[in-house]
Amino acid sequence: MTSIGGVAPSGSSGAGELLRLMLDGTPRTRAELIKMTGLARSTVGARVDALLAAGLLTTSGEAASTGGRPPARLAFNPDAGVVIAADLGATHALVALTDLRGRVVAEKALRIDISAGPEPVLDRVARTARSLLSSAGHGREHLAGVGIGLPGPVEHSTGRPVLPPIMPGWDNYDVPGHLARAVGGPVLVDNDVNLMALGEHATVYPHVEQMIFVKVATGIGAGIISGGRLHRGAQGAAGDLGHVAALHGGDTPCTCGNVGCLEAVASGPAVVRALRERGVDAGDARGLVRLAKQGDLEAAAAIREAGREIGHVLATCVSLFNPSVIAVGGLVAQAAESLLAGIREVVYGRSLPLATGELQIVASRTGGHAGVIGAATMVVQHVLSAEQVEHHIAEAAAG
Amino acid sequence: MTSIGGVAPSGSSGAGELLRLMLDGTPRTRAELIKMTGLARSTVGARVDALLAAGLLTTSGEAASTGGRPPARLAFNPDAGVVIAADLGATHALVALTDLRGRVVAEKALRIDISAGPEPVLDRVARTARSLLSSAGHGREHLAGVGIGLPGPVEHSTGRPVLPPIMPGWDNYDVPGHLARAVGGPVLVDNDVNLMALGEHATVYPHVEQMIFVKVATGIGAGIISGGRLHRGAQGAAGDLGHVAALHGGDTPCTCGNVGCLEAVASGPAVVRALRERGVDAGDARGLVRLAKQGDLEAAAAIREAGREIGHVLATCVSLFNPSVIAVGGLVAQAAESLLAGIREVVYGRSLPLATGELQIVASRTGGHAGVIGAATMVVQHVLSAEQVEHHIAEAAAG
DNA sequence: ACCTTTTGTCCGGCCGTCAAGCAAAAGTAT
DNA sequence: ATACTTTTGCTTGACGGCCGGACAAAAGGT
Repeated sequence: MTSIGGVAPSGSSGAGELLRLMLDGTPRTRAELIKMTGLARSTVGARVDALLAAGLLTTSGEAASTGGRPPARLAFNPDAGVVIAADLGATHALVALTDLRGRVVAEKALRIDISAGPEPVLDRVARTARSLLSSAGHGREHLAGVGIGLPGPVEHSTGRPVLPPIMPGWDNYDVPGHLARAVGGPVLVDNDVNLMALGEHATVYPHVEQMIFVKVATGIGAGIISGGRLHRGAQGAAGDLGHVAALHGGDTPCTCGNVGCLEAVASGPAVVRALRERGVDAGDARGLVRLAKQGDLEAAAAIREAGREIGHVLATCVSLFNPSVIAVGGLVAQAAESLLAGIREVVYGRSLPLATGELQIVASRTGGHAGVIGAATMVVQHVLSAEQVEHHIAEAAAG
Repeated sequence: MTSIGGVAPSGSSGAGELLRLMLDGTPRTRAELIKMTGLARSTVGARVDALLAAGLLTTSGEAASTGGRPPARLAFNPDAGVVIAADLGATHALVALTDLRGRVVAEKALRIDISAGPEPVLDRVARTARSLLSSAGHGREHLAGVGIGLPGPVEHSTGRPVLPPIMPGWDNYDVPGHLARAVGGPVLVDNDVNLMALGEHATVYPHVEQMIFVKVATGIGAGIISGGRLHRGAQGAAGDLGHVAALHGGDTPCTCGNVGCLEAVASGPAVVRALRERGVDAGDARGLVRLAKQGDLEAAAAIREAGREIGHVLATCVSLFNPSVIAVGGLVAQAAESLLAGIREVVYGRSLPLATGELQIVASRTGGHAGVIGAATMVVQHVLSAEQVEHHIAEAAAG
């Protein structure tokens, strides 16, 4: 620190840890914070002041008085900044503006062609992001960061895709560099399914330590939360369930070149194909879901059968990983009853009681927004980490 | 702290973090520690003094002089205390005395009957532990702690077994309480396979972040290291691969009551049974390994076939988890060539290149001692955690 | 004998925290 | 209206950890 002389009264450091306690969104009084942290009253007061000055905390009404002056409630201020979150698929992209809680404020869906390569795609995402920012009246100074999910393996530490099978031209491309120039802020990148897991965990199951998020759409993938943190694996390739051998995979050819993969028998297109062989033309995966929701028995049965295939693989995952929650999302999971029925049938029948005793198998509650919420969550967790908050406060005090 | 007045010069706190740097066993000079930590020379000096006084560091010779006084090398002192480590199986137990590096100093194998219930078994373990301690000339004051591995699921935070299938009478028994009274020290308990994973990781692959240890013996189980830390799962039931459905499990009955489990076709007893059907009587798993080591082709083929079955399950695990290392241990893994060949054949053939690109599938290097080494590692990691070390130093300074 | 480098020792100062006290604010109880 | 309670803001002295510098001793090279 340049020895400017400390305009801040004292105690700006350590404020980040205090803020962490407030990130659950629950308003608390100063007295409650003193009890929770064990810090002295003066210390808590100073830190609260710093966070209030930085805009990260706000006073939100008063609590009930117990005879004297009513205590002031302090709450995390999710409007201290905004986040650009993007979820890219093979043909569609969703770009959203969120607050610091990860709540979507505004969004725009794009049709893209991921195989056109990184520059044109990222440029369109960046233009959309800038327009979302300006429409909402936010300048760059409000932008806390940019998070983006890509449909392939990503080395999270560098933000570069690693040998992505469906993203020609993206291998090892410097995604953060491009977006930082075009939009601004710190840019974080990860695999889309990882982000769905992160978003579902942060918003719906914040206290669950072990969970698996399964995406069933054009592909099949999983995001893993181990010990409350995202498990990315050694090469960022964890959760790639799509090309595991399915129990009844036989020699059904898969896009990966192998045969019998789970994706070849239980993905959206695979179910559509199976249905067509039975004489029902659903068109595409969207049509399949529509049919199932309309009560078409053939479609429901086909989806349930896909659920069973996925269930066989998940049964192994449950035994290996012992999660408390399996959340199922992705386009096909919009026909949740059938898919979940198939999955539950096999998982509960095939795993040991100890592992399934407290296991919940549920549909994703973040719906189609899981990806962008996860991307926003990733950015928020980074920006609101203790160190980042201290930096922010120190700069605010200096400037 | 009682305001005695601080006999220690200053800087006793924070010494734990400095010790952590030394736990890799590499000797370092004070100058190197200053560079690594970024602390002031006076601070490092004070902390080193505290650790030397506590016996946790020792001077180990001098480094080469660069013209002036040669720098003194400081090294972690693994003889600052001893650990009792025990690995209990269904019929055998190994009790060991180790140093703070987890190296076995003395050990004793016992024949036990785990189904006799916790009291008689733990009493024998405790007697053996006390005799190992006294034979080595150590009193209770040298005992840093006790670590014990049990062949079933354990709630690690309480040290109590949870519905163990093969340990009648042990459910929810207070193992740490019993051993603390009978032997002393802090007592830590975990599943035996978890401890093998911990031991293999700490001693052979300390810098690997993601790995799986697979034990193939009477049962089949896995211990998982995620992000450098043991993944125990929601109910402490993670890694239970034994009762996953095997690809060619058919309706082979399993001890768990289900059919087609991996354990029913690829465990030691299962291979012995398969071999007997081919007219070769190996006796038990030990005999099987002996045959295979003598070059018996039938035995080798049967073990390799078991390896393939295990490989099919591990292929799913690799896709889900993306580890850098799979270490295979347990009795059957003593016929490592055949077992590994079968596992590798399937895993490398069945997983995506990205996940297998840097994946090593190797035999355990800790051999039959994996369990006790892991138990010792667990105790050492607890006792030498930053907080514990600070406590230790504070008490030493006070007394 | 002189130089270099490492180490031990000491001390003043900075910074974050604590504990305590006082005063103001904003309610409740009488 | 008055007294009491409780919360909060503000200040101050004290303490402990760490920094950075100064000095001397130790131990080896030139």
